[in-house]
Amino acid sequence: MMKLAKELNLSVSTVSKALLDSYEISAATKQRVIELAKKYNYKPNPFASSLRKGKSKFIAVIIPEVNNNFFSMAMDGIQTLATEKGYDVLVYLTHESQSNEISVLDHLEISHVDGVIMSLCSQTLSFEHIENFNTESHLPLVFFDRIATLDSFPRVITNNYESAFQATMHLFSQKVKSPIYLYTSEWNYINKERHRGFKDAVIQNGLTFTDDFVIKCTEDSEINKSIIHDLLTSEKPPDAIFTSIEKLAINVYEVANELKVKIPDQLKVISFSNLRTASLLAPSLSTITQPAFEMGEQAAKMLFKMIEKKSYKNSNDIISIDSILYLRDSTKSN
Amino acid sequence: MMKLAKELNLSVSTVSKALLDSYEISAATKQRVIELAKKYNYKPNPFASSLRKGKSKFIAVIIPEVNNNFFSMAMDGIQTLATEKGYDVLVYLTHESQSNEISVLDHLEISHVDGVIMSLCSQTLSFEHIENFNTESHLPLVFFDRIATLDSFPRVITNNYESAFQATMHLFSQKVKSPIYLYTSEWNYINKERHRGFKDAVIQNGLTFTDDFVIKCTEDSEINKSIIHDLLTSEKPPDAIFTSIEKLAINVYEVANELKVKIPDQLKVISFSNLRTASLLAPSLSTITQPAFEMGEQAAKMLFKMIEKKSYKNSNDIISIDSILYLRDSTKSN
DNA sequence: CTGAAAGCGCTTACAG
DNA sequence: CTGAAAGCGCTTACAG
Repeated sequence: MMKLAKELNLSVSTVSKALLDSYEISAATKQRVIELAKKYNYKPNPFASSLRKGKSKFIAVIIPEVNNNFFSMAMDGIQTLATEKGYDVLVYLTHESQSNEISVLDHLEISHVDGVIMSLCSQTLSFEHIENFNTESHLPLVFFDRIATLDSFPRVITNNYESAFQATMHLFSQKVKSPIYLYTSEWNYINKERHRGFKDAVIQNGLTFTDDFVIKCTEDSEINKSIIHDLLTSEKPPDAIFTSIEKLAINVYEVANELKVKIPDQLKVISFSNLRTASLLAPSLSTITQPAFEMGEQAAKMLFKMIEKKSYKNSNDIISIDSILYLRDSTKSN
Repeated sequence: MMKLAKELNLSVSTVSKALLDSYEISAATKQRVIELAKKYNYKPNPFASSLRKGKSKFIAVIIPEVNNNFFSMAMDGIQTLATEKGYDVLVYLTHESQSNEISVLDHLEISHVDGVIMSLCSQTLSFEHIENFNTESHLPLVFFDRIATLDSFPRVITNNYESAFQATMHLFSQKVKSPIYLYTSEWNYINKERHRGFKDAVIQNGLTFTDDFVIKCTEDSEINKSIIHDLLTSEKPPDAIFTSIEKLAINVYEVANELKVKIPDQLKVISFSNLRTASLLAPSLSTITQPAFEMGEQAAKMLFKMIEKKSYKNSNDIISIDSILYLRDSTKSN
C-alpha cells in the first residue's frame, strides 16, 4: 500500500480509501489507484484490517462429526450462504466428546471469529460451557439440530416430536404390536422430543407405555450390536425398531442379517436418517429425513443477521423445518 | 495486555515475553503475569500477533464436496492432525466447478493462511490457476487424491492403477466376458490411472481393448442414469460395470432395479467407494475402498512439515497408500 | 532480567 | 477531495 501511495504521489490514507471505494475520493483518483493495484497485484492484508476493524469475516462451525450425511449436508448449506456473504468458514469437530466441545469453545474465545454455528455432541446435557462462552465472548451463536435448551440463543430445529409420532403411527398401521425406540447416548433435547412423539403414538394405540419400549445405546458400534443382539434373541423380541440415528439402523440391519431375522417380515425398521442409499438397502429402509442443507442454510442466515445487526442479544428466534417421512420396504407389512 | 502491565508495574514488552514463556523473563515475573492474566481472563489478540509474525496458524482445505464419504473422512484425518498441531482449519468447497476452484485460490492469495491442502474438482485438467497461485502466494500446498500432475507439489495418492487392475482381474475371475468402465466427467489424473489398470487387465485376459469398454458420464445423476439405461438396454449389454465413483455405482443399482436386471447374475458391479453401507445394499456392493482418513492425515503431516521447515520449494514427495478391495455379492458368479 | 521503541499494514476521525 | 496522525494489539531487536 505504501508502495502504491509513493508511486502515485498520494498518501496511504487516500489509497486505502480509494480501495475501499470511499465517497470521499474522486473517481479519477480511485481509478489510478485501482489500476496500479491491479498492475502490482496488490492484496490488502486481512489481519491488519481485522485488527483495526475488530471484524474477521470468519465464522466457526462446530459439529460432532463430518463423516455423517446430516452434518455434511448441513455444512454444505452453511458454506453456501457464507460464500455468498463473503465469510470464510472454520470447521471444528468435537467427535461427540464434551471435553472437546469445551476446548473448542475456549479456543474460540480468543480466536476472534465473528460468529459461531453449533450442534452439540450427544453427551452434552449441561450448558455451563455454552453460557460461559457467551458471557466471555459475547459472540453471536446459533444452534441447529442438537441445540442447547437455553432461551438466549436462536436455533434451527426440525419437527422431532411430530415426525417421531408419525413414524410410530405408521409402524402401528403396519400391524406392529410392540415397537421399540433405540436412541444413542444421552437424554438430550432431541431424544426427549422424539421420545415424546414415540410415547404419545404408543399410548394412542392403546398400549401401556413402559420403560421396555426405550433402550439406550452407546457411541460404540460393537456394544450397540450386542445390545441389539440381546434384544432380538430375547424371549419377547419387538416387532419393530425405531432408531434415533442412522448408525443404529445400520447396526440393526447387520445383527438381523447375522441372526437371519427377516426385515420386514419378522422385524420392521425405521430410522432418522439422511443416508443416500436408504432406498438401495436390502430391504430399502424407511426413514425420517431431516432437511439438513436447509437447516444449515437457515442457521447461517440467522447468524449473519445477528452479525450484521448486532442485535443478537435478544434474538432468540426458533426456526423449525419439517422432516420428510419416506416409507419403504423395511416397514412394509406382508 | 496494557492493563496487566500497568497493574503489575511492568512494561508491555515484559508482559508479552512472560506470556510467551521467554527465557529472558524471571520465573517470579512470569508467575505474577500469568496469574493476573488468568484473573482477568486475558486472551491475546491473534490478529495482532498474526500481523506481527506473519503467521496465522490457519490452514485451508479445498475439496470438491463434503457430502461424500471419501472427502469427509479425509477431512477428519486432516482435522485430527491440525488439532494436534494447534492449527485451525478453513474449509472451502468447489462443488466440482473449476471456476469456484479459481475463485477460492484467488481468495486464498490474500487470506494469509499458512498452507493449503487440496483435492481438485474432476473437471480440472489444466493447472495454470495452481501455478499462478503458487507464484503469487508461495504458500505450501499439498495435493491429495485428485492431484495436479505438476512435479512441484507434494501429493498423497492411492494405488489407482493396481487396484483398478486387481478389481478388473477379479471380474474376469467371476466369468465376466465384457466389462465396462464408467468414469465421471474428465480425463483427469485419477481416471487415467484407473483406466490404465482396467485396460491392462482386459488385455491380459485376451480381449482386444476398444473404446466401447470405456464410457464417460457427467456430474448429473439423471443424465448418468439415462446413459446407463441405454447401455443396459443396448443390443450387447456388458456383463459387468466397473465405476470410478460411488455415485455411479448407485446409479447403476437404481437403473438395474428399474429394468429388473439382476445383480450379480446378469450384471456384476464393482466401484471405487467409501460407502459405509456397501455391505448392506441389495446385493452387497464390491468396492475398492480408499484409505481416506489416512490420506488426509498424511497430507496434513506433509503440509505441517513444509510449514515448519520452510523447505517446501523442493519437497515434491509422493506418498501412496494402498486401497483395499472388498469382494462382496455384486461380483459373485453363480 | 527488564523496558523503550519501532513496526506489522491497515482504517478512520479529524483538519484543511 | 486529500493527508497527517493516531491507533488496533501485539512482538522483537536492541540497549541497559
